[in-house]
Amino acid sequence: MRDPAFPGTAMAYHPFHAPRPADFPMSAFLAAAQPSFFPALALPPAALAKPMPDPGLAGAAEAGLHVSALGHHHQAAHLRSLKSLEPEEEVEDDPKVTLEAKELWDQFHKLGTEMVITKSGRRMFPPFKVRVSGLDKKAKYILLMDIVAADDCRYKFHNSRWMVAGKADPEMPKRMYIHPDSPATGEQWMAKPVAFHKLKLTNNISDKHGFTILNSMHKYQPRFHIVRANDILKLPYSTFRTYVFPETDFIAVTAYQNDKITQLKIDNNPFAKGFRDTGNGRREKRKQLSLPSLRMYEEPCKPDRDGGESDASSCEPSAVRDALHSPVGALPSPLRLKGSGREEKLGADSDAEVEKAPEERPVATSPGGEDATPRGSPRCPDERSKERRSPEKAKDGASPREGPGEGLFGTRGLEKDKVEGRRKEPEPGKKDAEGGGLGKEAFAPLMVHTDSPPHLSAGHLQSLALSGLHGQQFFSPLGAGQPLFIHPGQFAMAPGAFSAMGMGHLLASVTGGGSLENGALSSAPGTAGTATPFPFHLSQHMLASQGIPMPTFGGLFPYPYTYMAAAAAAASAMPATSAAAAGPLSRNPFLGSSRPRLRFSPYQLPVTIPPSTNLLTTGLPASLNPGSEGSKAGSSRESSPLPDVPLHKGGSQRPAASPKGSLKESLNELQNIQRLVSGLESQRELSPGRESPK
Amino acid sequence: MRDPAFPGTAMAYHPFHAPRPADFPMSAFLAAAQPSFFPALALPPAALAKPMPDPGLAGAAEAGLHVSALGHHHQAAHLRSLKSLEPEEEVEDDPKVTLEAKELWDQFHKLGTEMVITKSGRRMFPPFKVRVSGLDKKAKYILLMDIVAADDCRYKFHNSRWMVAGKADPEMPKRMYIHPDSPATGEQWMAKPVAFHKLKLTNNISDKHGFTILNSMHKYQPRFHIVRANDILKLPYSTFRTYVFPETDFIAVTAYQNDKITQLKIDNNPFAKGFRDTGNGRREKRKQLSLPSLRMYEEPCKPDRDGGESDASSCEPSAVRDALHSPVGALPSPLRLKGSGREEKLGADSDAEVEKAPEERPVATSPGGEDATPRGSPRCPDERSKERRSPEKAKDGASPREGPGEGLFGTRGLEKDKVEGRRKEPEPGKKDAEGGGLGKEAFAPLMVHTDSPPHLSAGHLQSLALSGLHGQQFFSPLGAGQPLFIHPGQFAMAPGAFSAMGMGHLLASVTGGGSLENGALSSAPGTAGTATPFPFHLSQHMLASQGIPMPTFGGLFPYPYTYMAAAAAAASAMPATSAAAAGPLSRNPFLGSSRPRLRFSPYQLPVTIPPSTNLLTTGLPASLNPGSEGSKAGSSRESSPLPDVPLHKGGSQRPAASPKGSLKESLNELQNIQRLVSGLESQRELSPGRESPK
DNA sequence: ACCCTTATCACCTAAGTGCCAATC
DNA sequence: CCGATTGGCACTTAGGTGATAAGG
Repeated sequence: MRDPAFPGTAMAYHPFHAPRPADFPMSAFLAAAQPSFFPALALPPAALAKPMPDPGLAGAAEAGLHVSALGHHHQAAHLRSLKSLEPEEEVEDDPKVTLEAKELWDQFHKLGTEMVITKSGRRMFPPFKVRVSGLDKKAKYILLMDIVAADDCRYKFHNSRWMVAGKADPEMPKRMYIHPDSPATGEQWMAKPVAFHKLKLTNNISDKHGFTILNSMHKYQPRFHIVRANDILKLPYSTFRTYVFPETDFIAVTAYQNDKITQLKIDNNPFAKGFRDTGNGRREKRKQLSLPSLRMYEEPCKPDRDGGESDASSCEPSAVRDALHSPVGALPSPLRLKGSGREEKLGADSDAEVEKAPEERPVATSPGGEDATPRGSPRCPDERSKERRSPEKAKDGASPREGPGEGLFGTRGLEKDKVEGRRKEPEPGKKDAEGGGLGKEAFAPLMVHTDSPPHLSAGHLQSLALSGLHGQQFFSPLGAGQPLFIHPGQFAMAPGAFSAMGMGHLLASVTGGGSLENGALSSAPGTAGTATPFPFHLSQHMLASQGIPMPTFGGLFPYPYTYMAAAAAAASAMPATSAAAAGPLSRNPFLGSSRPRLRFSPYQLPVTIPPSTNLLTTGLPASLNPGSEGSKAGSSRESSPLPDVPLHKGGSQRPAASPKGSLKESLNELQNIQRLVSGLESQRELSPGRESPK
Repeated sequence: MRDPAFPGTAMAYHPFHAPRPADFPMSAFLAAAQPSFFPALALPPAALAKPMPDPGLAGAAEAGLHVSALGHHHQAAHLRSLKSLEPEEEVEDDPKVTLEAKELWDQFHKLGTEMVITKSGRRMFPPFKVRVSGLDKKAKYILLMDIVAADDCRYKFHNSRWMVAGKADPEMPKRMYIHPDSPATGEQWMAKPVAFHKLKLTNNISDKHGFTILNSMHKYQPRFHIVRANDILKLPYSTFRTYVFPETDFIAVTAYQNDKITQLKIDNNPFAKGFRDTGNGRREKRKQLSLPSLRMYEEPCKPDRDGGESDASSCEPSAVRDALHSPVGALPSPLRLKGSGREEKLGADSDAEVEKAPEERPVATSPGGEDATPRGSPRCPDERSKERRSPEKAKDGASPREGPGEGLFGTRGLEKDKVEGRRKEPEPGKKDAEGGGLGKEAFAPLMVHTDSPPHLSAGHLQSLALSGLHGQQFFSPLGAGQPLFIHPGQFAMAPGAFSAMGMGHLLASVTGGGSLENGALSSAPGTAGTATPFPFHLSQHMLASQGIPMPTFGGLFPYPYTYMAAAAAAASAMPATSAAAAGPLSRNPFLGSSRPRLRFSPYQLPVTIPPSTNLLTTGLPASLNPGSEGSKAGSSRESSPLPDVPLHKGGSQRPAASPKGSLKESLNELQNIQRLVSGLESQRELSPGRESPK
């Protein structure tokens, strides 16, 4: 919808023949990037809509099996996976993604979703689960998800509402969580909802399990990605189709702030059943704490579960549950006053892609009551925000958001690329329960898809290249049936330029011990437009400051440091818009031969190829991280959840887990630079145990 | 030790240049095969000790990444995985494998280990866990395990001892369980013990979870395999190094027969803690049932755990536990009278490799007291055994075993290939607690390794080729962090010939629903030497009778049925010894170009290439089986254990789960044929949920 | 009767949850 | 003193164990 030239169907942008900037206007690329990266958004990506088969790839064999002599089509489809490097010329897909349990998410969203983060790692509660359709049945896909900062604000829950409490703290590198079933055929993925419950959140910056490290009291936005690739090794060369569900954003907390959220969790999370007011007598404390005042609407108690004897608080729970099960879900959202952020100021830094954002997406409902939580805007008021916003403590959506851009990138700028009708609840006028001020656009019912060409956001690109920096010990020692993590290293650069090159990027195995943590810092998506050159050496420094090992360039991909540095330098010199023009190259430095060919194109100099063997072959399953830890008799593969994780073992430059405080400080320096680049998220690695819990 | 010409170090036999029989005397191949396949055992495998690089493979790329232009060695090592087809010329490994918790295993072994099998699947209790060393740190390996019949006898527990109760029932196809972390680097594997606790045993012939189906009251031998391969797709072309730990053999039961075993389980399995006589008052029933009489030795009670107030039975438990933790382990094994089987009759069918067996390995201690459990012999007395043995009800080891051959294959014939000193307890004269008659050789302390060239046993070969028969729906829909299964189809043929070709072979994904169950029947390792031609069409029929779908030749590998049939016919015409000579070809029909090249050598006709895409690409993670089931809203990936498994969904010829009885009968027919081939085990597929238990 | 199998059960481990008091 | 964080707690789900009784 946003851009008519932008086919709603996700026509993958294929990074073939990189040296053909003309074919890759970058529009697609930028679409999914930060708000500030949308200047070229209007460019017709049609040129790239159809993947171009790479003539030089036909003969390559995958996994040692080669069947080039066969005819294609049905048989070919089945054999597709056999041909590793063969371009998916014939693959025709148009992925549709819907969020599972949308109703429940909406319930939380209306109240301002909170996710507890703990040292030991915490799952997300409304489980992030999506249903995918429209994939090529036989083609292989890798599905991933990550969680990025939604803005650059720090929040505090005051007077029963969330308020901005200053500028965001530096973000730790974010991990790209590869669904453990990856790669799998479209048919397999579409068979049933794809869940990401194994992804855990933590506030432990020294986490060695591969969990996603978040800052407490900061807002985050989960993202889902679809990549058509039959091997994880190809991720760096592949097209990412990103989908963002605004209703899944949340504020990370170490302890629940909003009692209503707590109640919602208790009422819907089976593991918290013990805290439900089932009338069995136990658990009554929290019950009435603050709910009476906070709960706005009185829903007819539905004693459908746990008997019926429920007190005031028990009523809501059942309602919530119903919402989860009912097709329409969402009763007139309880206590959801006008959100803030409605009056986004499109001015200044948000480039040129903002115009629609305000319309399409109601800037996310504000968390607290009707408070002014900068949901939809990526940028936060910094410290000044406090001044400006402090007054709005009352309850109107007042001066909610100054951030003109959308959320990280999907939250705002991309949302229309593909608006899939959610199952229901699409009624735009769905009460005013939503964000008051933002009520204008049907917020919840609209699903934002950052797929189509735009998927190659800066953040993505980051995670596509530079992996060469890592590579050493991607796989953690624990490896039992766990997912992989990609660590798109963060490299602050000229907006879009360097970052677009895909610097930084880590693939880590499932289990804990992964060591290789590369990529640089995470990015604060909010600010953009301000091009701040970010010399490569700086990024290296950043990595080091984070305790992220800078392998002797033992990354996965044959991407020489030197090249990247040069590119970065060049990119840094380019204006934001020019960065877009440099698209093809920026996007993926490996595009030289277009496919993962490895025919050593100019961009694929075999120089300084990293030693890491981990990511190579198959990928996922091979997620054991021996390195440090040595042979710990205690835990054995397949039974170790992820306790004994060496992290950083192999990396020589790894300063050892840096203390939280100091690290934060060092990160702060870069934070500023990163903010300017927007959309850049760094990644880490490691991973939880692959197999079963024990 | 067995054969001086046989390097103890596992020099992998590389199936390169198949058409060079001279280089592959088959000796190595047969070493790991059935006892009856050892005629050529003495042949010096030295010729193949060093893997030969395949000149035609250097240019192939793996997983789309190719870095042939780089120098090798350290850097090369790291990049090795990048070169998919590149031969591991430079890989120098000498795998050493030790069984974890050997002391505990010994405790059980002395009593006659029993493993409960249930419809829903049961884990093995002494967990099968091994510690691996000597691997190439950077090379990638796939680790597997399977459980094969130890002999062809049926047992019964009578008068507190195990006795042969006739000929074995037909075996269901056995699954090759691929460790879920596969493939992983040697470094990763060596980092910590490799556990296989996810492998479950069942007696449900219709199992759709991919569990290993065993016959109750039959004896089995777990085996461990190391394959240097960076992709599961290469398994068929790779060298298997097999390790057998005689002390891990067991008799499958639906209910424990020997109370001492029960007690040992209770005392050591944390999940059975509730049944321990902790003096807390509860659980006292079983306590004295039959233990007083059965338990021979009185061990000084060690009230170290669970307080000290233990009754007679509680004493032993603690002792057992100690054994598990103590380095030396094993106190003078309690109540372990002379075993039987000592007097193996090397005559008749056991070819020419038996001479040493009796020396090295004490024919496994007999299960019951000093009873005559045919531990070490693969063959059982058939029905006649009953007559012969019925009198021995008393308690002497009397007419224990008539089986001359070794256990399946590792139990006897291969044991010396590599005798690794176990951690301790190597004292040969370790009391007579062991099997009485067998006491001669130090049984327990010797670890049998069927590695070295011999690993390519008939059973293995089976699982290496014919995979083309399957392929359709290898991966199950559930796919969460689960292991893969290889189903080496069973094809009774001339001893070694057809079977050696590697017919039948299935790779299944983790989760339940996998459908493709191919391969034929399982093999009864015992009997051999008698060459019984097994027309391919027969095997097909078998498959069908088992409810195993015969995909429209939609297997994984380009191996036309016709070819196989022809080869089978040819092979069947060959004498056992000649089969050995045909080695290179028999071993792996795909050897044409030696490596997984797929350059369509004469043996790799691209004809009738199967459509299955599942196994292709990466392998493990992509273990979702969409096909049937459609999109079941209920279970979602990553959270579905393996309940809703479609099994056979795609396969059109799948007769639907055949009733236990009828199936058995049909299998019986083939059983006879299979017995003659020995060492052949068929495989199935499917798999449990990959990720968490959820 | 005997032998074996099956389903159910109580009891246990492992791990996800919010609560709460203590701590920073 | 407050805000945020932490660790222990009780409670939950999920699933592994052998016991037991019933069934074949």
